[in-house]
Amino acid sequence: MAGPAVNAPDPTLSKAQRSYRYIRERINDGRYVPGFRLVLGQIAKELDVSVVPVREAIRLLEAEGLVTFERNIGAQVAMIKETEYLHTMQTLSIVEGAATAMSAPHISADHIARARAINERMIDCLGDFDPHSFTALNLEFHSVLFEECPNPHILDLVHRGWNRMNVLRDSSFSFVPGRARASVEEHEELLRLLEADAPALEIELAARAHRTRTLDAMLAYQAEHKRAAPVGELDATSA
Amino acid sequence: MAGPAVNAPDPTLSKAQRSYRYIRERINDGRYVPGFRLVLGQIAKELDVSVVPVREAIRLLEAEGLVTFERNIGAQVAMIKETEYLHTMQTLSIVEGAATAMSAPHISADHIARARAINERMIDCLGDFDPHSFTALNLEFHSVLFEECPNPHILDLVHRGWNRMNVLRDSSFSFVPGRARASVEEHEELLRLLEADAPALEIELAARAHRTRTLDAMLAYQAEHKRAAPVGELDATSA
DNA sequence: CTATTCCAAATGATATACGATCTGACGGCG
DNA sequence: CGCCGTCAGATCGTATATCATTTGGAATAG
Repeated sequence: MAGPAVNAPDPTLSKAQRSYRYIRERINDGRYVPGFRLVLGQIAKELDVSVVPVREAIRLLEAEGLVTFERNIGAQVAMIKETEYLHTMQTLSIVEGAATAMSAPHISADHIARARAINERMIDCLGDFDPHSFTALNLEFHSVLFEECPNPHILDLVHRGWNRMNVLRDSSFSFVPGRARASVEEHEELLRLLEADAPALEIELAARAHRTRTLDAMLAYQAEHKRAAPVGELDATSA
Repeated sequence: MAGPAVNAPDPTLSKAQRSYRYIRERINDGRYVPGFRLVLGQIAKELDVSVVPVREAIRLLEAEGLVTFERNIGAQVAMIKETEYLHTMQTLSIVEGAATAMSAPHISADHIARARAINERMIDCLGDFDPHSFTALNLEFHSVLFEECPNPHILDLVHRGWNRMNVLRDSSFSFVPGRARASVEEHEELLRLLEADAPALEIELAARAHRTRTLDAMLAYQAEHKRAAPVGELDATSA
């Protein structure tokens, strides 16, 4: 009787698209963990649709690498192997670096200020031991820098990479103790380069290294603590 | 009665996958030109399947950016705008550059020799005015360099970029007179860098520049000849 | 007790049928 | 003459039904 439900889905959205968002949301927020079986009929019932649109949604998620789907076997949230994960990270470092460099000439003082404010809040999270907010803010920080990216195509690759990384955020090898503090410092360094209108290549390599160092730290951490229970301190977040 | 048909599709392939390949093949070889309407029922009849798998195939092609699909309107081969095309090229230059640099440490003398042989044949094509073979060999050349790429994820991005480029190979702004000869010279230069075990960054930037120069040449050509009928000489091929 | 075979339930894959929406043409009205 | 409403055809979107495959366990033989 009253207004529409708070989270009422856009009625102009097709059922296939609704299914897509439904599943994707659950993968992103961790309700569907890697290995979780996505049964067509079951999800269809949950959404009160038939299996056809659900199937379409799952196929698209498969194309993004978030889901694996085998003929006559079924679909499950991707259980990304460590090497695959590292490959994704490596690719992401390259793509993000380039996207940052492309965006650099279009970044205003306002963008810098907003990004810096976010980075300050990340420092707060460090003190409060709040890895969840830290990770969210980290994405926000980079999103601000990408707002004016002139090349939507490369931004799309960035987002795909983020999604793929996100599938595994609970997995042991996506955490790197001791990186969070270094991360915020690198953010500040990056902002200084942007403010100083540094050469594009310099910015690109700095942004790339920002993620590469996380990757390296992960590898080193893996080598030392083979399957040791992670963490205790914050820092339990990729950056 | 005799052996299986020459191009008999793998019977273990699902009908959805068959449809996917069917359509994609036609987009890639130009039988379906940009703007060509893909009517579900029609393609379903051609393949003797129902519309459901065809629909699935088209959705996947849409996700790859090869097809556009509008609700209740239909699908058509993507008519990629010039700016989109340039964005794809720009992204591709970055991704290819990185993939080349990653592959460099794993490239053997044999790979170099094979790549060089292909490049020689490209020179022949230059003399024979054979743009079609030239383009095909160009892909082969780079494929050889990517054979040992340790990161399949970034290779996937390369292939997606190539496919997207390929959709438009007949479109006026994908041709750049005067580039073919420079292209084979840059190939040779790249091979020399690889033979000399040049630093990764140097190789990356050289490979990136190889495509970027084509991009720049395209832009310059566009600026001069606004919509003039292209070509006459070979060179009518991206490199 | 173990290995093997076979069957039934679960699940995916696809065909068919129906409903919804868009497009373009036709004809009346201003 | 041009604008607008209506209608028919085309096409997509989805539900339902049916077929095919897999899987796990029960029954049976060794």
